[in-house]
Amino acid sequence: MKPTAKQVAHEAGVSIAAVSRAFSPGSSIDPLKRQRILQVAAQLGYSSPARRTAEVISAGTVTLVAGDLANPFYPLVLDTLAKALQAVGRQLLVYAIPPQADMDQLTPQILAARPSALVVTSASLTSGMANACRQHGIRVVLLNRIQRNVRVNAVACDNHAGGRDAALFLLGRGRRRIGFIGGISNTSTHRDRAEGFSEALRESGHSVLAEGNGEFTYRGSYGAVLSLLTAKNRPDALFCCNDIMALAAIDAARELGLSAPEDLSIVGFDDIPMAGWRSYRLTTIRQPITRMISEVVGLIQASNTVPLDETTTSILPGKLIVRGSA
Amino acid sequence: MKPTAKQVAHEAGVSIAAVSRAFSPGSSIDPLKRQRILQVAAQLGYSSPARRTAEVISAGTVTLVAGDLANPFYPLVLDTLAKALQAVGRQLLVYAIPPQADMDQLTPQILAARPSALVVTSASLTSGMANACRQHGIRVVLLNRIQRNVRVNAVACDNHAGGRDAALFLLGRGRRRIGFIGGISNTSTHRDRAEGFSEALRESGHSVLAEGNGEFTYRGSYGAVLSLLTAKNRPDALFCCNDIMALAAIDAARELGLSAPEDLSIVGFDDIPMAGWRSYRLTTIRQPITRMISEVVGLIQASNTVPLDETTTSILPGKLIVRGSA
DNA sequence: TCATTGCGTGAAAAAATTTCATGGAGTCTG
DNA sequence: CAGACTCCATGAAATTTTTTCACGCAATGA
Repeated sequence: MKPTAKQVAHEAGVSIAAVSRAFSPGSSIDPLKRQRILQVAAQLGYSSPARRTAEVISAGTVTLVAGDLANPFYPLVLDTLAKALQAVGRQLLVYAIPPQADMDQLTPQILAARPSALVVTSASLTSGMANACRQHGIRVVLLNRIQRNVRVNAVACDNHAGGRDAALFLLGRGRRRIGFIGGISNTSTHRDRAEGFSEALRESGHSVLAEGNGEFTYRGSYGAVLSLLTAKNRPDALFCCNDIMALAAIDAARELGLSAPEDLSIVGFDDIPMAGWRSYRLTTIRQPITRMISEVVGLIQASNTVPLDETTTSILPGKLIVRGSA
Repeated sequence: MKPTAKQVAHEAGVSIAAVSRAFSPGSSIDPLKRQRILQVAAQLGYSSPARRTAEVISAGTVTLVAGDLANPFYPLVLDTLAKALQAVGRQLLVYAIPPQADMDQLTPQILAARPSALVVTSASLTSGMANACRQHGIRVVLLNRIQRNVRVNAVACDNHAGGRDAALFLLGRGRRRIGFIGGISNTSTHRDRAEGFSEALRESGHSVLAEGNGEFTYRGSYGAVLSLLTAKNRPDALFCCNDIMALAAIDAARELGLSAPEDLSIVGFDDIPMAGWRSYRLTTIRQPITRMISEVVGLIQASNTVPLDETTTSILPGKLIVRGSA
C-alpha cells in the first residue's frame, strides 16, 4: 500500500541504506545516486520519516527571500503577503538577506526547511538555486524580478510600461529637459523602467538629458540629484526609479530652494505610503501590490494541480497616481 | 553510549512505542504521559530521529514574531536582527502577523518549527504561549515590549526616561502648552512613554494640556493633531509616542499653515530613517537599535550556558537627537 | 442498561537508520 | 613511480524507531 524504502531501493537498484542516506542531508552518498533515488522516490510517492516530519513542520509555509528592507516598498510587500497567506491558512517565513549577500550561501538552509514555495524579491536568483528548488519540488516565484535565463514563475508590475507612462506624462506637462535617477543597474526593475522611459522619450523625438545613480536609496539619490540640479543644464523634470529616491529628489530640490512642481516635476515609482504624505504629495506609478500578491498566492496554491515545470509570468499594469509633485 | 528510546522507556516506565509517540506530534498519547516522557528524555539527552531532523532544520534559526510592519521602525529592527544573526551564523524566520491577530493561533505552528528562540515585537505575549515555549525549551525574548505578568527575557529602550527627556526638553525650550499624541494604550511602549512624559511635567509643576490618540499610525495621528491644533487652547508643543505620528503631526501642522519649530515644537520617538529626511528634521528620542539587537542576540546565544528560567530584562537608554522640529 | 465509539496502550511486526567492514579512487611520500 | 595512506561511498547486518494491531477502558447516547 504505502510505498517503503525497500520498494524504492529495489526500483532504483540500490540498497535500503542508500535510500535512507539519500534522505538524510549530510550523509555520505554520491550526489548523482542521491538524485536518482530521490527521483524514484518522488515517482513512487515515498518520503522517509524524517522527511515526513519536515513536511509536517513546513506544511503550508512559504519562504520569502527579501532584500532591501530599507525600501518601504518591501515591508509593504511582506505585510501584504503575510496577510494573504494567512487568509488561505498558510504561514510566512522570511529570510531577510543583506543586499550584497550571496543567495547561494543560503540555499542549503532554505532547502533544509523544505518550504512549499519560495518567493524571491531579493536581487537575483542563481540558476543553481533554481535547479535545486525544482529538484526538491519547491515552487519558486520571483516577485518584482524578471529573469530570462531561468525558468521560474514571476510576478511583476509592468515596469516597462510604467517607465513609458512616466515619460509621456512629463512630456505632456511640457517638460523637455528630463533627467533620470536610476537604481542598481543589473536589476530588472531598474532596467525595464529605464528602458521604457527612454524609449518613450526617444519615440517622441526627445532623449534623457541627464542621468544619476541613486542606488535605490534616499541618500544615494539625494546626492545624485544635488549634483544634477547644480550642473549647467539643469533638468526641469526627474523620473526616479523608485519612490524613496523620488522623495530624496524632492528634498534635494528643496535644499537648493527649488520646489516641485513649480521649478521641476518629479515622478517616482512604487507608491509607498510616504508618497501620499502631505509634505511630498508625490506623483508616482503605483504598483498593484494587492493584485501582485494575489497572483503570487495563486501560483503557490496551484502547487497541487499544475506541474512544477509549467511556469507563468504575470505582468500587471501599474497606475499613474497624479499628486502634486508633477 | 548514545541514549536510546529503550532506555527512556525503561526509565519512564512506559513502552518504547510510547516514547516514539511522545515525539511525534499529532499521535495518540496522553498529554501528561508525553510530558513525563519528554522530561525523562531531556534528562537523558535523548532525541528521536524525527526530532533530530527538526532540530537540524531549525538549528540556528530564530523566529521573529513581528506586528505593525507599517511602522518603519520594525522593518529596521527586522533588518538589523537579520544581519546580527547572520554574523553569528544564524538565520532569521519571520512570522508577520496582522496587528489584531491572536498570537495563540500561531502557537502550534511556531512550536512545530522548533526555533531555538523566539523574538516577539508584536503586541502581546500570552502566558499560555510563554509556558508552551518554556516547556519546549524555546527561549523567548520580548523586544521593545515589557510584560510584568510573564517571566521572559525582555529588551527595550528606556521608554520612561525617554518620555521624561522629551518633556524636559520641551520645557527647556520654553514650551508650556504641551500636548501628547499617544499610540495604543495597552502597549508598554505607549504606557511607559506617556507616564515618563507626564510625570516629568508634573514634577516641574506643569501638566499635559491635551491628549490625542494617534493609534501609532500616520493617518491616526494626522487626524488627532488636526483637531488638537484647531481646538480653542492650541498646544505650542507636541510629544508624539512614535516617529510616524510625529511626522504626521508636522504635516498636519503644515496643513494649518503652522510650522515647526516656529509655531510649535514637535518631538517624536524611535528615530526612523525618515526622521532625518530634509523635509522633517524631526527631533526625536533615538532607540539604540543596534545595542538592543546585540542584547537580543546575546540572550539567544546564551542558550547553552544560562538555564532557561533565568530571565533578564535589559533597559537601554535612548538618546535625544535634536534636529529642527523642536 | 447496553451497545457504540473513540482514545490510549503495549506487544509485535514492519520500516528506517546506523554501524561496520570492504573496496576503490585519489593523494602524498620516499 | 610504486607503495602507503586517507577519504569516502557502499551493502549487509545490527540496531533503533515507527507503525500496526488487538485490546481495554471510559465516555456518550439510545
